[in-house]
Amino acid sequence: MSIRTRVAPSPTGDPHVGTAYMALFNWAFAKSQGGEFVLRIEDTDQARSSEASETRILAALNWLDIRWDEGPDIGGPHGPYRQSERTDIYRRHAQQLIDQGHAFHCFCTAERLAAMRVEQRAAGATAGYDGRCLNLSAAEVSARRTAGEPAVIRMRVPASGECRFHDELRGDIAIPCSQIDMQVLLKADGFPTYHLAVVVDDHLMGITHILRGEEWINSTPKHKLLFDYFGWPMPALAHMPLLRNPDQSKLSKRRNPTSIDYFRDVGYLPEALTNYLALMGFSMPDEREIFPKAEFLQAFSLDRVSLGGPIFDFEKLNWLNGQHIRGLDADAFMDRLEEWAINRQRLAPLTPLIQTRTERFADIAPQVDYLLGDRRPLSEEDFTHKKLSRDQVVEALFRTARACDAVAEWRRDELRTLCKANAERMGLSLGDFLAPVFIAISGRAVALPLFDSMAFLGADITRVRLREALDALGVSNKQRKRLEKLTG
RNA sequence: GUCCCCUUCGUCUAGAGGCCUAGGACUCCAGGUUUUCAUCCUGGCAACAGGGGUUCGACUCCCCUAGGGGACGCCA
Repeated sequence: MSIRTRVAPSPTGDPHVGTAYMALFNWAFAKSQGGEFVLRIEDTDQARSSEASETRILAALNWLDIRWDEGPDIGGPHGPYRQSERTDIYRRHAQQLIDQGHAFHCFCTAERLAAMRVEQRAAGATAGYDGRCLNLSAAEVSARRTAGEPAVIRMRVPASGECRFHDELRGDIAIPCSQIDMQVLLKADGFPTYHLAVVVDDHLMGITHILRGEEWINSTPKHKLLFDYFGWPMPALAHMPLLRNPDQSKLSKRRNPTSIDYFRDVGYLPEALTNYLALMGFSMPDEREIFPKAEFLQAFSLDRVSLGGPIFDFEKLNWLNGQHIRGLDADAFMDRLEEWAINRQRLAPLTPLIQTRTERFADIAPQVDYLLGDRRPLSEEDFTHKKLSRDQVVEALFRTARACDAVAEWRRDELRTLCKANAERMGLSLGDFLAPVFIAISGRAVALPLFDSMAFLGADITRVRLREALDALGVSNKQRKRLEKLTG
């Protein structure tokens, strides 16, 4: 039987470098053995999923030249590949579990469940559904449902014993059933949760091997149970290590740039990024570190995967990127530079901003230096302001950073709205509030319009620059905590 | 708090019981090439978390401890 793997991103934000990481390894594993690699979109979260995000994820993976054999854009024999288009399938399967006594309807409200969790947490136990609706009579269930009471479907879980499964990388893992929650499978809105959808789809799409992040180990028992309930064979599992921040926590946008678009925008080569990602937890048999994707594929093997969570190291990535850039011949170098920024698509959003400020083309480069390149390094003195105190400067920067995390869609007007609200909360005019932000983003007091600049730079670069500004000011932990409290 | 995973230089890693005086790479330092800078070359600093076993022999196998991480949502 042919090997089939998949990557299954959720289109709920920027294309994450962790998605690229898992895609790369799944791709390499399948392709190294003549198998197929599938892209599936897990858009079952109605509130957070967006088409725009899906488009960007596909574009980002294409940019990295990680190609799939089946997916929402190109179809395939096991489609549709977008979970929002498969809801009938999940509903049928959830019903099947009900019919077979492996699942039950639950009418508990979100409020009750939240209160229950608080209580359980306080008592020091593993939080989990307490089973109130576990044994409702069929008559009661149907009466309440016909009365229009919202209900979810939960899976049943053995009360005792343990769940065992095999991990290709870690050996056998056993987790006590007491740790397995009676997971919601079908939400009140009729959409499946991840756990139902992933099991049903992996089976229906013929996935033979699941390479996924370590964060999923603890939910594997749920999946195993579901596979058993359905009478399906469980795919082979390999839980990869998680990419980490320098403080060893799971890589997060709060602390590091994580968007694939960030890496593109600041001028990393896609082949350098995939090369670097391949080095995270994998090593070549001959310990070579600079290699193209094709050779990674050829050499790939699960027993060359290491399990310690690798810290994402920009310095090494920079070195590697330099190696790839210097390896280009002059023509390729110019092509790649052109592809990066000196083209209409990239310059288009800048044009309305710079044209009115230009008398000679020579005026342009100095105006856009901080947009196409790094802005200059900052020091504390850069932030002295005639009206704002140091604390106010810090607070304004901090609030802006927080706003960046909160922004739903990274657009100029949305950013302005958020900043305006924060300025008001501080009792400052928008101009005064923005002064330090201007410096943080552009490194200058006079620059192109701020929100256009932020929009152009993107969330990650903006966040990085705000963080650097806060660092330059030497914000103490105490002050940071106070601000975190202040801004919720 | 409960459960699960992990643990070699600051970082990424090699290492499948003797090849280990623990190797490579990034960073850093020193020197060389370069009119400068960068590249490039040469050299250097730097690690098996701790404690018990098993074994003739443990970085490698087992146990305990410690440390780190993750999960505990009608998010994925």
